[in-house]
Amino acid sequence: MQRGMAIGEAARQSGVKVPTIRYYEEIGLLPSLARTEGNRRLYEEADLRRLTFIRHARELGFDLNAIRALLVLQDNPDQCCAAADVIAQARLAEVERRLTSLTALKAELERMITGCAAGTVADCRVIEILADHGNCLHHRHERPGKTHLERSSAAISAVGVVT
Amino acid sequence: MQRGMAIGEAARQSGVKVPTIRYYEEIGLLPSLARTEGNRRLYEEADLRRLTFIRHARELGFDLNAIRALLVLQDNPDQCCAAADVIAQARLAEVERRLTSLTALKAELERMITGCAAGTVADCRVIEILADHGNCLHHRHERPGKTHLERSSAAISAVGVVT
DNA sequence: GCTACGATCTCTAGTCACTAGAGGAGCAAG
DNA sequence: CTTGCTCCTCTAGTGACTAGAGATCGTAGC
Repeated sequence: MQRGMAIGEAARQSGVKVPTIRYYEEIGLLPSLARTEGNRRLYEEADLRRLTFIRHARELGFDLNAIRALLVLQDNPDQCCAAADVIAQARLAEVERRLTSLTALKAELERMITGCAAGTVADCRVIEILADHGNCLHHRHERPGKTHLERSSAAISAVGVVT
Repeated sequence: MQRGMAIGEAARQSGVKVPTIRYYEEIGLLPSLARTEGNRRLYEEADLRRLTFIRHARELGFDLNAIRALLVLQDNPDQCCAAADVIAQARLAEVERRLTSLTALKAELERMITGCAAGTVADCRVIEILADHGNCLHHRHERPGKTHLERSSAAISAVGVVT
């Protein structure tokens, strides 16, 4: 009964999968760990807490860079926590933006679907709306001018995909 | 003034970036195109329509596989459009799931942030909530049992990340 | 001690939907 | 002819993992 647990046990207790734990170590989110003589990783309580912290932050949608920053803060408890606040605020803003987009999307999808009379594709509202901008309520894309003379020099923005 | 336009013009008119257009061709979303003598791609109105269709579907969050299916349907207007309906319904369900998750997330983030008194990290609500499951209202993760005797054989689910 | 079996190790490659960049060729204007 | 733009192909990188190969470790049963 030596100190520390194996990676499988750490996975079970933290809820993070084994390959993901190794991945986190590889990219430096976890410190390099003690190993057994047989080269197996050994996890202590502190590592477990760190893993749980990461998992929780991931569930809230923080990306690994943000989490890296949050972990640095956690490691230095005397610092001012404004930085953590900034990160969380940014995340909240992002979530709010997503919510707005998704709400609009939902309306558009519902409009597509309720309009579909289950006939042939030729009459299908779903296909039709996708094909024809004129039918679309979507705010993001005004169709570029039809005349080739018009030199709309606006930067072509990346298609704003909302997953 | 030959028939068809160059890729840059197609990008401008469809709102899809040049490299993305080439990528779509590579993966077979666009048919292989006519070329000029100098090996440049030539785009016709039909290609433009197809590109716009794809862009619009992407904006609604359909993945490229779904779009591939939708394009096949569009190419066969005599078929029954039920398949299109199924795809759109699936997308709507996904959007609704996301909305639910994000709404919960928003509440949790707000709770974190309003609790933060801008002191040191040691007292920081943001860090604290991330570190300690006890403070978390989040539904998804019950902490696995603390005793090592407990053999919770439940599959370790992937961390459900909501972006 | 031997064997079987599971857990673990490293390493590579694949996912999705692009994006970035190198290095070269076509093409029109000055 | 040169300048400058667009276009070509090809490779590699992104984020956050996931999947799989092939080797090794550790332990339980015989």
